[in-house]
Amino acid sequence: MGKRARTTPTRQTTINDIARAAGVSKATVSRVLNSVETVNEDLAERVRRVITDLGYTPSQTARSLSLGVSRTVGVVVPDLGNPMFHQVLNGFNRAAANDGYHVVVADSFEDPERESVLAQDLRDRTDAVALFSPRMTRAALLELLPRIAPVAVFNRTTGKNAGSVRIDYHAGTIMIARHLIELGHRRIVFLAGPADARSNWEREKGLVEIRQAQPDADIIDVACGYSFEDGYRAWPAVRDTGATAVIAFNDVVALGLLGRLAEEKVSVPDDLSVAGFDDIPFSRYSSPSLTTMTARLADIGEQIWVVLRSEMTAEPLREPIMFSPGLAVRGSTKELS
Amino acid sequence: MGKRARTTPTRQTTINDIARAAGVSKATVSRVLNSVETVNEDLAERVRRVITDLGYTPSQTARSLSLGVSRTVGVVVPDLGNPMFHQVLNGFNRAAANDGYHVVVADSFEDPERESVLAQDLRDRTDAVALFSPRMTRAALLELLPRIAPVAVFNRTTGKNAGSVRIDYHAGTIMIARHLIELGHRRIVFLAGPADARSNWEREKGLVEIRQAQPDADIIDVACGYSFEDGYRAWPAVRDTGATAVIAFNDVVALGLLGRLAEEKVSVPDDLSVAGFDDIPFSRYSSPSLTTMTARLADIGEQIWVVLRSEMTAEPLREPIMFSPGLAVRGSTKELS
DNA sequence: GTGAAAGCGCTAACAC
DNA sequence: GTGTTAGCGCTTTCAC
Repeated sequence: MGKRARTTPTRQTTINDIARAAGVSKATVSRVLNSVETVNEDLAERVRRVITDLGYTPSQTARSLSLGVSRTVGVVVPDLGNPMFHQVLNGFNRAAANDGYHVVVADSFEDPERESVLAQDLRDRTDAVALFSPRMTRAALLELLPRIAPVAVFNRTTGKNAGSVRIDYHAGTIMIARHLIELGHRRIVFLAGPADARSNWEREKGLVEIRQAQPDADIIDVACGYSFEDGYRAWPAVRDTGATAVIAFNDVVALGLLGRLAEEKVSVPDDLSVAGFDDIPFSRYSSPSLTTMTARLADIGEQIWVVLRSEMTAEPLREPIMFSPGLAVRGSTKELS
Repeated sequence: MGKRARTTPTRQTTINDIARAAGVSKATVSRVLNSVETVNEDLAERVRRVITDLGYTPSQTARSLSLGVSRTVGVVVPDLGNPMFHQVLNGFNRAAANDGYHVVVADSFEDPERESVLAQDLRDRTDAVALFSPRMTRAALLELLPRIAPVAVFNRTTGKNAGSVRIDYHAGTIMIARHLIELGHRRIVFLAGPADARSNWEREKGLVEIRQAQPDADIIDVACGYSFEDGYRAWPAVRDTGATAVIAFNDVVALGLLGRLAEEKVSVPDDLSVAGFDDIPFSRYSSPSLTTMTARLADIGEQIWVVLRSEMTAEPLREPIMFSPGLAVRGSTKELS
């Protein structure tokens, strides 16, 4: 007797209380809750009354344990401060909610070590997880994937060990570079992102191709970063190159640079053309508006959800999904005068 | 015999598997997992080995049910597309993660009806919930609060029925208006937000005070909205008033207007001064940079977490926390010439 | 120090 | 159609 793990009850009202008050078994209450048709209508009505009278709502934790499913998924993001991820997350969340799923978000704060732990932890309390632009090594990723399946990955290749959705930064980079070259620019700076970031590496690869195809164009790498401040601070280095155009690692960096240029009385696009990546909402409204690689971020978020949902089925679609970027030519780029 | 609710197991490895493989009881495994000191070191080591060998991680769902606590909280947000909420959410998430809590977010898409349902649902699977700028009526809010406690509310009064954190938009509005009046402006447009939004109402109240204190200043209400597009489209209406300064409902609206003004060749701040609310990151980097009410959004998110955490204790701090805004005077406002 | 077993709040198979 | 009961995977009391 008296062998109980915990004395204090968790919830004030449980299915047992409802059953007792309605004078039925908890099985019947459960049936009513899940609208099983075979319940006698009078009984059902009585149970419903008691439920509303007592203001009862079932514990989703208990339900999850019993069902083996929580209708919740996790997302690991490297930097919740980046508007790009906000957009993708927004689309993902919207699509998930639409299918009756909840999403719990974990920020790894750009720490590759933390990603695996967070992913595992999330997986232990949800039905699946999505990894947004994981920073971990490929080896770590391939080791992690099978452990936390079902899983979908954004912006990394998975070798069909998981569903994946990617933005074709390689093609995007080429688009932007060609655009500037067509405008007559021959001395172009690339403000590079974090050296270890996969997506930066893809941009660099695109530039290598451009350099080969257009030997007369001089594309200069300048180490920069991914934040506003990084773009803001990059100006002196850019100026020293004597370039007439800049390709920034992303829109945030481009906008940071734009802010600095306004202070320095450097006219964009008259004195300098500037382009970015991602088409975050603000890029359309900056002055001048920003020429950028567009990527329909919310749609991508939605697509990641579709892939993740498919991972939760018997036969997931492992074919990598590649989003071809577009080019939004706006006010910040102009023909070389 | 054979009376089982579900045949297929949820997890591939459970605490039972570990116990069996290590030749101990699951109580011992549990002790090792939770680093209870009283376990024999040799046994503990054996258990640990089995755990890593089998790559076992405990089900957090089962753990939550048993403990009666999930170390997860929910947040209901009216619009995940608004950068303002991103900032607050970011601060909140950071602080929560720091205390070992997870956060699951639900977007109500500006639908007041949905807020209550989402809040209750979230509460049924977490330890507490935070309501960000709930749009529901006060009656609905007061009815909901006790049902979902522990709960914290952002930007609404709760009458001490829950912890609350607010931004003093009333004071902020007065600051901005005074700033413009001191610069000599006497004809000022207020681009109003959603009519039913509490925070818009507070701004209006501030303006009423200003109108009394400064009878010579003409402050004109122009219905607008809360989005980029709303600000962008507001230009004709603003022009028709002949105002020399604009107070936008928030930074997003202000930036939308700024974008339009650049297209229309209206010079800011020479022809028109513009100010906003919230100090979202982009406002610092727009051209011109935006004069705005600053609110340290990430700090506020952190504070909401502190309040929510206190709600989870025996004696919560119900004293409403009011954040006094500051004024960041930047490039978009200027003395009337 | 360790194990047996009750309990967290549900669901669903089975018996009646 | 309804109730009884085993079970989801953990934690913790109690007895040894």
